[in-house]
Amino acid sequence: MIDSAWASFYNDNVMYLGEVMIIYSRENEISTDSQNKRQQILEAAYVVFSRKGFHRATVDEIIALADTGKGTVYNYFVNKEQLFYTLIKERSTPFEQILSEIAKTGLPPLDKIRAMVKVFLQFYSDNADLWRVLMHELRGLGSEGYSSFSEEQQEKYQQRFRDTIGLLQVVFQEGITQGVIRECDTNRVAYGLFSVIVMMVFQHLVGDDVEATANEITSVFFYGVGQ
Amino acid sequence: MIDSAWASFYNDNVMYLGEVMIIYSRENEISTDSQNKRQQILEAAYVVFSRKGFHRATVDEIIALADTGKGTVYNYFVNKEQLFYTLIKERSTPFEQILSEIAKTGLPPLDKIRAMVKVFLQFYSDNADLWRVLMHELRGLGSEGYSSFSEEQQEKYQQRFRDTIGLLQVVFQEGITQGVIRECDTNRVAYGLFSVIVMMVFQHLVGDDVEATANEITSVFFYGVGQ
Amino acid sequence: MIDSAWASFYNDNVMYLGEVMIIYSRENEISTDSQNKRQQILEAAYVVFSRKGFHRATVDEIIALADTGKGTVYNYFVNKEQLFYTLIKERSTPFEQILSEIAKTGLPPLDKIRAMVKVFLQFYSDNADLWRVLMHELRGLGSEGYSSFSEEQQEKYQQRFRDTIGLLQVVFQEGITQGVIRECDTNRVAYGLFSVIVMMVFQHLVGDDVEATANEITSVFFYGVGQ
Amino acid sequence: MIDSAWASFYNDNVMYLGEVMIIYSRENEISTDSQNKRQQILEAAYVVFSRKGFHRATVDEIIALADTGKGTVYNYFVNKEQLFYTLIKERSTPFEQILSEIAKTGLPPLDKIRAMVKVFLQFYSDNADLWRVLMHELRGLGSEGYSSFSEEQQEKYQQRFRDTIGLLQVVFQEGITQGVIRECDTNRVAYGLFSVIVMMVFQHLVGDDVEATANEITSVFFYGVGQ
DNA sequence: GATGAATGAGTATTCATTCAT
DNA sequence: TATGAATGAATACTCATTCAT
Repeated sequence: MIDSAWASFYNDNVMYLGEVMIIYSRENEISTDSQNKRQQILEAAYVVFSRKGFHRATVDEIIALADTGKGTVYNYFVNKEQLFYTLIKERSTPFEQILSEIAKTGLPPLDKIRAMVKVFLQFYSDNADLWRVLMHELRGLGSEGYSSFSEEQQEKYQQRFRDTIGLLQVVFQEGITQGVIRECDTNRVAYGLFSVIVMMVFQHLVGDDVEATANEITSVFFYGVGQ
Repeated sequence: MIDSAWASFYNDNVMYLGEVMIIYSRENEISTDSQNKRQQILEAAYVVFSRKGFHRATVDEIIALADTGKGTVYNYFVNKEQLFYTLIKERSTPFEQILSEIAKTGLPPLDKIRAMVKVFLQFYSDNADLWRVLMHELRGLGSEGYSSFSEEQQEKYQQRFRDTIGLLQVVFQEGITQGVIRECDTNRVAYGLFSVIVMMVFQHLVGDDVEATANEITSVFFYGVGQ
Repeated sequence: MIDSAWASFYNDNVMYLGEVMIIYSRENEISTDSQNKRQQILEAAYVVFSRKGFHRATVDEIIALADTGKGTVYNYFVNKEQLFYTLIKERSTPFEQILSEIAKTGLPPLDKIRAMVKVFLQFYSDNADLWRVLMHELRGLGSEGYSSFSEEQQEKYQQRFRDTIGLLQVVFQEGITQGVIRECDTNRVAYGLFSVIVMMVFQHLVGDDVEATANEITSVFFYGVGQ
Repeated sequence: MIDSAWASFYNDNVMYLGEVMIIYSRENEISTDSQNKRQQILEAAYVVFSRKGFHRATVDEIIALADTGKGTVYNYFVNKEQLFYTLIKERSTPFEQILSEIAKTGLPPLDKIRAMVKVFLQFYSDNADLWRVLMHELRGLGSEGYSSFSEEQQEKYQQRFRDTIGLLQVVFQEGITQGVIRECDTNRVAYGLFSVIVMMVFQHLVGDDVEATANEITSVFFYGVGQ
């Protein structure tokens, strides 16, 4: 069975797509001693932001957890906002890299989508709390702005999302070209698929078997729920 | 054509589903003189909350627009949070009523779903700004809480959403029973459909012809994008 | 003797120039009950600013002395800077009015200057502490700005000083026209006279007899220290 | 003409008063290699303090300009305050020496004053920015202290000013004794003259021809503006 | 019922100084 | 000597809510 053949494996640095091994590097992987405090702060920030959200997370709480002085935070990060952004960037970069790798393989479009959905589910499940916070802040898109983030920063995040969803869209287009997907508005479909993934994660509807959930989502998108 | 037969019409108080007219009442519809101030406040609050979000909307701005005193707000509403809730409740009640009415009709499940999707799209499009704000605040679900809302209040909102999505789920179940929809996790599917609707609205992917968009969404859900 | 004829009297509201009585009004003179807190804050601010300077004066200290809440300060004044400005404005307005009145009288230029110098000495002696603070902040004139004040606010203050010194200049010009003062750069002379007045006050070189000091300063300016 | 005979010349190390050449030494003039960093820091500090004032000048900015490490600053100077003081002291010492030399010459008092006024004007014009900053900080004299300087440090500066102005006072007294200046409060007159000099410099009222301005100031002080 | 003056809790950021290497 | 990572004290301002009139 093709489906079962996809015994892929995912961790922070390597991902197997069948026999194809995709390796990706992480920024700041090597923590020199001088980067010690920086890492402590990032880890503490991850915890506090995840728990409290951006606005209600206080720098005081972060430094208490990081066991560092307040000034140290500002030696490494220009402000609270950029500290949060660093957290997001460092985590999403390898994720975006994998998605991009998958999109570039020669796999059939349906298999690509299935693989990508799985990566999405896995990544958002792993980082649910922090991404929930991020999306919370990004809801202000287009409105006069009720986010805690600056306009420029928001735009950066939005662009990351657009790029990521764009990867899905390209594969859908590929499917149409190859005749395995019917003519449709690929932008809408990509956003639709993305929204379902996010909803499954945030509503805790992803089972322990991520692959099964990915297959189900993909299946509904391809074949519908109709009999 | 059955589809084209669905020339439904929607306004604040009446909705036509083909020939069936569904009438629903609104709370506080009759503004006695003494309810005058209350209405002015609600209307001003709608504008300010929609524009600024919950956190950044100030009571000062609301009373300036409502042309009333600050104390008056607290005569009618226990606090800013409950003022917001009242706004949501008054607007969603008729909407939920219509959905409920549709669910109760004897229409085939697929037609029900299609009609419901259309009502969803129409309602969220009409109230996009305020509901964006609401959903912004509800992202905190489950976490220690980074919402501006109290736990209790959040639960109330969540319950409304669950009930509404539950209506979709029931119809999916109906479809399975009637053999027009294949076996699936109706809860997941209902949430999936809901998430797509919301995403389309908030990403401005709903065209001028709401019915067409509703049909497209429904179509993908039933028949998939596969060839 | 003309000099001794100048038995002028100065208090907050009335000034006698020989037989001529000059009356001037003060803003906010009538403290209604509702202006009570405002006055308390202004009085406390006067004390704290005089004692600590602008930068080192804290709002906390002001409210402690005014026996009021922090928010109340911000109900009456947009910020600390504008609170300070209000203090200066309310005090300098009557002072500037008197100077202006003197400049408009038909007195001989030398007598005008003498009278004005006296008013200057009296006013700056009465308000030495606060004006020392003001001038402290204004020293940044022209430089990239090391004042605590905003550019706009600084310009307002500077303009007040320029206008005031301008009154002296006009009288000097008058004296030249009338042939009692020799041709000279009236701008420089006016600034020179002003600087001497300020220096006398801030170095505590003004004796108890303000009139005598005024006469001495005027005398040196008119006749020099030469034998 | 005696006046025109005073073709004095002023630079950092030598000053000519007519035929009399006054030479003065500078501290730390010889920069050994080990004094290299110290000089770099002083020069950078001069620039930054002049531009930003004492409070807004940061050690970070100074070390960036001096191309040195932060700790190095504290190897040579106990703190920011003493760094500033060193700057002032090194620059004012030769200036005070010249004034002192002039005061000691056998010139007539009026000529001495005229020469001293010129030196004052020249020196403060050359160092306007830094001295503006110094005087900015010294305004706190006598008050609880709103200066960035410590009480002790302020007293040191004040003493320098007092000593310098004292030189003027001595010459005035000399003039009185010699009968060329009328009886007057020499302390007040010296401070008055000093204040005029400073005001002229800071208000940019000193023309290109410093000597002419010096003559004009002296002239007004001796003969008055009266006709 | 309507009003609005009074209140105070809550928080990000800067920068001089230290001290281990 | 030279360095620079780590530190923490210090402070203005907003805005929902109350309550006396």
